Amino acid sequence: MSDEHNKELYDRGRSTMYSSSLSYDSQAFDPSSYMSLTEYLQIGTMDYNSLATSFGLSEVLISSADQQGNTQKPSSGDIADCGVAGAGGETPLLTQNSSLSSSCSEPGAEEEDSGKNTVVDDHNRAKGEEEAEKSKKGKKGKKKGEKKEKEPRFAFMTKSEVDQLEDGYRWRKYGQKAVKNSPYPRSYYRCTTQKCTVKKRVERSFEDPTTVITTYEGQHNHPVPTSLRGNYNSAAMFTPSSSSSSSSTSSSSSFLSPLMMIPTLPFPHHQDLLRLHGASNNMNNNSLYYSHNYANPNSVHQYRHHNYHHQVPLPDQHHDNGLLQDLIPSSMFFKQEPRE
DNA sequence: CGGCTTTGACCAGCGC
DNA sequence: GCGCTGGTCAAAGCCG
Repeated sequence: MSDEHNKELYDRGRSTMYSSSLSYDSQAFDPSSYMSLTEYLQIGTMDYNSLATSFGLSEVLISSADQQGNTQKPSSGDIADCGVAGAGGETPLLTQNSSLSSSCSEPGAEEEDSGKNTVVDDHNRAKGEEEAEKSKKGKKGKKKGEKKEKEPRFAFMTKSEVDQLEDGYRWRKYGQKAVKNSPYPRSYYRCTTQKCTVKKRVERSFEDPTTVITTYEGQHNHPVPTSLRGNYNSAAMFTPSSSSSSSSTSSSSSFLSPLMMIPTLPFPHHQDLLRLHGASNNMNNNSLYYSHNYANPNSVHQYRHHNYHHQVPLPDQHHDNGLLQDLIPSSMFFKQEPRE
């Protein structure tokens, strides 16, 4: 997809998005570059519950709190091109053709949609081979010009004082790098389970230091470790009242929208609350933004649920002072019509 | 002692 | 080609 097209989508998104004080207005949506969690789940080898548990959500997410003063251009090859890095101020989303160093809008994007399954199959098949090859040859063994295998990527932002958020899996830190234009370093983690190639990156947004940006890459090929899973305490989950007070600590005006219960979530420790506090509407994609809270009462996840337009009309009449004053039926989650 | 973190070095990709 | 940046490696150190 061309940069021009992305720009167009970006502008379109800006002009139509309702924004809370968390500033969702800068998010560009290129639906063809992203995949829903549902799609993501379908292509993976892991079971639905474990992945969903790992990611702690119902849908992909996010936005970075883009401050309008941010005029920095994401560096070339930066993950910010995919909108994940806070420094880029773009929309971190689950991308199908994401890679460590290539832009989400690279020409290879023609693989998506029609060729989706094929691409994924090739990807899954090649993954094991690649890993074996990598361990044999080491990082220097890769042929020049050989493109790195692209892993599905998935990111979300969390209001949290702690960087490492409990997601049910065990992680080993393998690197830390300073992030350009940010005082906060980015940490790199690998899943400690043998033969599991899932990685995650954790960084704090320099625009909003109270926000942690977590990016997952790859899919777990094993269940959530039982011992960790048991750590989740549903009794500690939010109640509407507690949620209202705690979530307002860092951005009180951002979470004034009504709460909604999501009783249909297949993972018990996430059966708490979602708050709708933003939406976008453009030709290709309608999106709603939610805050989600679990495990850590001081954290608020922001989720993006897109392509719901076949089920739920965008509640554009409910825009009120930057906040949507509407409840979205929880049943819309996990319901998705195929795009096109 | 095993598992984990820290951290400097190295490499690849990209833009200029 | 060069410089910048992100991502990864791996040795050293820490900790329970």
